[in-house]
Amino acid sequence: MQQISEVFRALADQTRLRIVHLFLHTTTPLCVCEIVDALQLPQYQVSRHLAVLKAARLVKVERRGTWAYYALTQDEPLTRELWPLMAKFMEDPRLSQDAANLDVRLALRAHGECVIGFVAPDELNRRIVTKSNAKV
Amino acid sequence: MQQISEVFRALADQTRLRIVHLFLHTTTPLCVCEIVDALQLPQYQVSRHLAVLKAARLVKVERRGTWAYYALTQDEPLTRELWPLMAKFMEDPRLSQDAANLDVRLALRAHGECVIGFVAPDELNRRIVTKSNAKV
DNA sequence: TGACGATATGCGCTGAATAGCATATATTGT
DNA sequence: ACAATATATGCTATTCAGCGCATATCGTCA
Repeated sequence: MQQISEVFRALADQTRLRIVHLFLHTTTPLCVCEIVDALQLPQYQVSRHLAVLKAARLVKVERRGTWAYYALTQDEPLTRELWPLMAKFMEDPRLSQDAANLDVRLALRAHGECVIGFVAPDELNRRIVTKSNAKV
Repeated sequence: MQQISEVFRALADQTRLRIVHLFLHTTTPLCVCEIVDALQLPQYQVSRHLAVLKAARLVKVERRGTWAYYALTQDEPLTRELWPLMAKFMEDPRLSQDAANLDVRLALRAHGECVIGFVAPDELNRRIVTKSNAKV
């Protein structure tokens, strides 16, 4: 029961649900700064919430240099059934906005890797434009 | 997202998980006093926790006279998938004990209805013996 | 080595949730 | 109508989780 209890307590928070939704939206691991930009939350908050999810074994981390890539735990029986269920029933304008933000941010990756740190919202948009111009 | 969030918050409590487990253990609706006896908790606590589960639309009530019979919500898409998942992953000595207590208590029903109120643990056992003697 | 950037964490504060106790409400039966 | 019983709820104290701020840690690069 300790496991189930821990899992539900970890998911009983709107911010953490938003984080989980980001993972469900993309299949690729996300680094902390990408989540920060997508949710527009302070870095320490995202770190803390990720720590809670990690303690509940809902996510795992892989460090690559300074960056920490988080991803949903897929190899446990419970989570394997839980994620599809959640993906099915999570729907909300706010979550869609988060996902859209994440897509913008992920477009700035190079060779599938995160290469920039935190970016302010307007600065983020400016970079998008610059990048698309560069392509032309 | 409001629905999922509310559901997880309602399930983020060990006592409420124990209550849900009782429902998963038996398919019959349970009245409050039966839950009280099974979990060995004060009546007001059980009432409160049931109210939280009800607010999250996880259980529904049916009153029959003085008794209130609670049952898991089965007719919503989310819960229809959630209960099997939980039944699969809830396992714990404490939960087994709860279920055993409930079985003892349910044996005291008459015609499938709850006919007694709260019973102290030792008194409960005495009644069991009396009842089985009566059968012989 | 030293500066810098990405991430994690110690600490105090505040708000929410729970326990505990008493009591209210409602229904049954006399 | 009154007493008894099952259930719900108002109120307070306390515990706990999340926020905000500052700072620590860790890896990278010059």
